[in-house]
Amino acid sequence: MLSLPYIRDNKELVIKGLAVRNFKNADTLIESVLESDRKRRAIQAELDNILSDSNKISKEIGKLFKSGEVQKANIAKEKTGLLKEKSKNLSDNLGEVEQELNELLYQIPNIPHALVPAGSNEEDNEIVFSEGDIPTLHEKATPHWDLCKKYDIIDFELGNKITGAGFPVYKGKGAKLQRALVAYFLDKNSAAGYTEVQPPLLINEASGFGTGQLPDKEGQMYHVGVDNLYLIPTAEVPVTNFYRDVLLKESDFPICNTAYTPCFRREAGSYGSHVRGLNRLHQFDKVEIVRVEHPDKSYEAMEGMVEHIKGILQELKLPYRILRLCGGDLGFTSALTYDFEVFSTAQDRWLEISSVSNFETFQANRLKLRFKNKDGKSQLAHTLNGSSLALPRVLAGLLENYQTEEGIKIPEVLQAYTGFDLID
RNA sequence: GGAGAAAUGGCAGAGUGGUCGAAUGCACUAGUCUUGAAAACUAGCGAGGGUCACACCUCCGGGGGUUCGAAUCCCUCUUUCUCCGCCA
Repeated sequence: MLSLPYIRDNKELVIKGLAVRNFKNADTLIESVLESDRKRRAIQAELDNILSDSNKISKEIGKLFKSGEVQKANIAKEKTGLLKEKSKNLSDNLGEVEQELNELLYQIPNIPHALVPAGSNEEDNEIVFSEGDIPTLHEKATPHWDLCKKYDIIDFELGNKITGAGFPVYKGKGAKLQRALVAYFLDKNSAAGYTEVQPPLLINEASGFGTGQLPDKEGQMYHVGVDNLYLIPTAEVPVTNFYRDVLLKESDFPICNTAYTPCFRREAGSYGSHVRGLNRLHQFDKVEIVRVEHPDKSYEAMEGMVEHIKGILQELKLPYRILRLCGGDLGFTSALTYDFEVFSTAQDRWLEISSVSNFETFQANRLKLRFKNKDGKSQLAHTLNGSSLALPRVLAGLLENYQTEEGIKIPEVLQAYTGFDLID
């Protein structure tokens, strides 16, 4: 959520930024926010004065009782009774206005970075980089869902039976390849300075709120009603929430974590080839990188994350490209996002395998994630995250691009992890 | 799951109805001393709101209540610890 002082001081910038997202009625919304804020401060000031008076009289009463002047004390008590009633009304009022203000603030997405192109949907995303050769496949090459069946490495039907659509069962070399990828990604991330962590897979409401899944987006998460907990949609949620209600020192930066977790998404999916096989799942594995940075360093850090992921894809020898998301496709909480896509030859389409975002202070504001700056003042930190990498589509890309008539080859860097070099 | 105890500033730890936003120690920051460092000494040192800046207000796990007045009393939730039970 945007911070109020920022909106107050940068009204025009905020409205302009929202326009890049095609956000409608931005100026009316911002105006109501500012109006609500004015109201809030006026009530607060009035309440503070009444409480101040009341505090003073209470102290008097204490003194009077001590010196035995009971009558005078009782007269003073009557005064505070009146003040009490007033302050009760005012604080109720304040509560209402604060809630109203918050509800308005929740509606405002993050302000896009200057690099974000205007645009309404994915067609307007900018391709900023591409690399790797698209392989020429043999004549009988097929999409991964057929390969999974042929080599019996991923069983979608068994998953249907056990749970439902979108919950595949990995078998034999498929399971081993999956485990190899997780280990390989974690090792790469560790080598790049990320601290490996294993967070809980269920989160409470406060955590969901901290990273912006709540309120409003609870439909995307599985909810365990009896305990009021949510299954994580990404490791970003628990790991970023490590730093909820935290006041850092400048010397704590940079903070770099990496976590492997299963991810759970309800997202009511459509049907058809776009969501077939591994393309979209309710449960999937992902290795995430999460950073907390000084605001002056966060874009440098983001650049580093992008380079890091490029390195992994180069080692895997997968053809990929990088997109800069346009305003219309940018996530609610993000200021700048780069998507990585791998080309799947057998499906003849690009598959999103990573998304690297800088949230600037948008999450930090909700998280109350701050640091003491050089002036000794508390300042909001920047949060960033990215997939490094999401498993199913990387797997899909590997299976499809590495298929030969003899079987599916394993990229060299993975062979030490799998212990085999061919799935046949 | 049952019984009991507890939750206070970055940490440890006093405080059980009236100058308590809170003693003390450690940590931290600045200074003195020193060739430098350490030690010692001196000073500062929680967070949020509000203000040009003060003033002022709020916060002692969360929420609610009693009272003129709550860190302190009551209710409730959460978490932690000890003992018992169960268990990978």
